[in-house]
Amino acid sequence: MVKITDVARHAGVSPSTVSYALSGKRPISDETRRRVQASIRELGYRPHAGARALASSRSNVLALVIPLRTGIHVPVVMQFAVSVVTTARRYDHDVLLLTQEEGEEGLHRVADTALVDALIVMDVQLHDPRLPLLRALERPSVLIGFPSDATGLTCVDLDFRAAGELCVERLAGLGHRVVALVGSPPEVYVRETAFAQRVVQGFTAAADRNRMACSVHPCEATPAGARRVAEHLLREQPALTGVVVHNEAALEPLIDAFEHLGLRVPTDLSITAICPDELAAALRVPVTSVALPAAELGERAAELLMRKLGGDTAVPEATLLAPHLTERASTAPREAL
Amino acid sequence: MVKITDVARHAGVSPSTVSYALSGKRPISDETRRRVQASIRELGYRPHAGARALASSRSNVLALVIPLRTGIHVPVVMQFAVSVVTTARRYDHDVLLLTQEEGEEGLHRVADTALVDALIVMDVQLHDPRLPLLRALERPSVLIGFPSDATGLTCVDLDFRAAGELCVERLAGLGHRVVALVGSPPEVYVRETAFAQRVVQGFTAAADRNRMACSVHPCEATPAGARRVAEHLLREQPALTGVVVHNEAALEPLIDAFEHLGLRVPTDLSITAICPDELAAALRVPVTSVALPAAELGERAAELLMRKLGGDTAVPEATLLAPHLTERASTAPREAL
DNA sequence: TTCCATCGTCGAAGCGCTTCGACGTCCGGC
DNA sequence: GCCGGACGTCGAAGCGCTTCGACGATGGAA
Repeated sequence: MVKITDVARHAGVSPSTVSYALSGKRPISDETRRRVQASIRELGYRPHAGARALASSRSNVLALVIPLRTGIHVPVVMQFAVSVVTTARRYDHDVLLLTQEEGEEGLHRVADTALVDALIVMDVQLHDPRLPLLRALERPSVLIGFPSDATGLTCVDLDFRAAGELCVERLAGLGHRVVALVGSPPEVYVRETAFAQRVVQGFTAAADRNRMACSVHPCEATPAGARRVAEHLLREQPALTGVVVHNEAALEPLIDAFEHLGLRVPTDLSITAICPDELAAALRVPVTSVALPAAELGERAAELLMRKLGGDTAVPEATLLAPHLTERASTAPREAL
Repeated sequence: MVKITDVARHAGVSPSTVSYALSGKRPISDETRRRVQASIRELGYRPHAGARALASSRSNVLALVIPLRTGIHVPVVMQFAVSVVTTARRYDHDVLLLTQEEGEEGLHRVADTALVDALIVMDVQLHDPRLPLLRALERPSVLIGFPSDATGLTCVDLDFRAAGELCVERLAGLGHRVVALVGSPPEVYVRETAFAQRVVQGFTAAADRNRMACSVHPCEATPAGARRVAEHLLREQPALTGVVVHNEAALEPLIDAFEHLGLRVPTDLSITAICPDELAAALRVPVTSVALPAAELGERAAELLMRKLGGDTAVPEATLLAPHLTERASTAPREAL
């Protein structure tokens, strides 16, 4: 293994000069820097990560905690993870993957051993047990999702409340008067996952504001679950003409189920969804949707973390991405009666 | 931060004794060990990862390179990643996430800086440009998938060739004489992704052996792509009664398309697939399938790597998991003519 | 009883890097 | 012409841990 002293000898300077030439933390003459860089290339030098971490108390690694639980759409998690990794790399950092399963002990472990410099936590619940820990930790963190009490924490998310509202407002603008929300699987609500609850709030508030009749229906992420909800809706709300879907996996089966039951989309039923754009656009009936910008969220989270690591104390505590609705083929004005 | 000297002082022993009590690399009396452990708990000591890595030249971190490219089913990648992380944790290791995008330079970086002790590489192609690098690297690695020439490498995968054969044999056993393979998207074959090619080989070999008429059709991972293939098959192979699907995303749309075209599954058309069991079982028509054991592959890969790290020189170079077919509702005997 | 091996512990020497203080040099301002 | 500061570099001191050699004590074999 070639080390910094080898480079120093080869370039005819001291090890500290090599270090400064690399880090830029002190001025080094162009001439010297060039010699050092040439030696580095020639010898194939790579600084030892452990030694660097020990001396500088920076590992240049971020922890990313990903959810495993049911009811969470996997491709979204993956998009998010990839975007965190890509962004971290732009700042010369790597990403350590932790599973939710490891729990608070896992966070403690990687933080206390200085394995990572900072943490990103996904799938935050309203009353997440990890919050006190994250507040107390000496290392910065960013949460994806907003807990009930976010003081002292940095959070990033799509504004799900506004997303729910936007879907309803769109349907209201098209003249629909009776709407339903087909939401995430029941366990997601039981766990008080923040984003799911916020959609419900936004949905309900906008429906009330527009004096629309509305109802909320958790839905299993399976074709059978979607069919069940569709049948239930037809039975209980025959006047229904607008549906908001916040459940990636149920979206397509739900449309199928409605059509099997004799409802044409969008002729008889308008549908809006909150889901990744790629999904909405690829369906048999492209669905009008509010995008779930997983990649952007990941990038934002990583960037906020880098700012915090850089000592920036003016990092915003809350970053809510405004929802953006794309019109597609699943919505139409309500037919005049 | 509490360090090993603090623990040593508190327990009334030397730092090296604490280290040995922790690692077990030298005998320590029960009495002393207990005192040390009590001090560790009381002080909340956690060894500094960087210091440990520097002194021991072991970081206790594995690199996992995940594919980003189109045509790869995301949930499978995720399952795999989670299973690697979980298994690694059992051996007190963590997992660093790299994207394919980083390429060979990324592998070099994490290996040469000693950021990781070993690597797991997914989505291996027949002539993967990373192979020479992996062979030359001083750190052990395990590949998921078999390249064309696997000498000097440790590889793990489902036996896709046998899986393709098994699907055909099953159809043959049911009396089908004309079969088609609906495969991965074209770009997957263009890249020479190993597993896709192997399925084709197995499929073709088994069909030939059984004197069946057969054809192979790459298929986009979209509903539209699936419809196109279904229509094409009906037009070009009207006698078709058996289909093997090796394309997770196209599976459901393909069945829909066949049924829209007037073919009942399994009455008119038997379908077998190679895909994760959860997917096959959850479809409207549960599909007879060869399981894609992502979790088991991840576990195997991680375990092989731990053995190599442990100095085991008798680690098998090739681990091919035997395919396992589960009968479901999508297959039936060919109707007598 | 003697000898040697093993057990249990200690001290010291690094592992490869960063960083701090120091020092000589050069330059501009007065 | 002198002084102060910036520039460019060096040497040395760690960062917190593991590991090697050493050493006294203990015990079984001869």
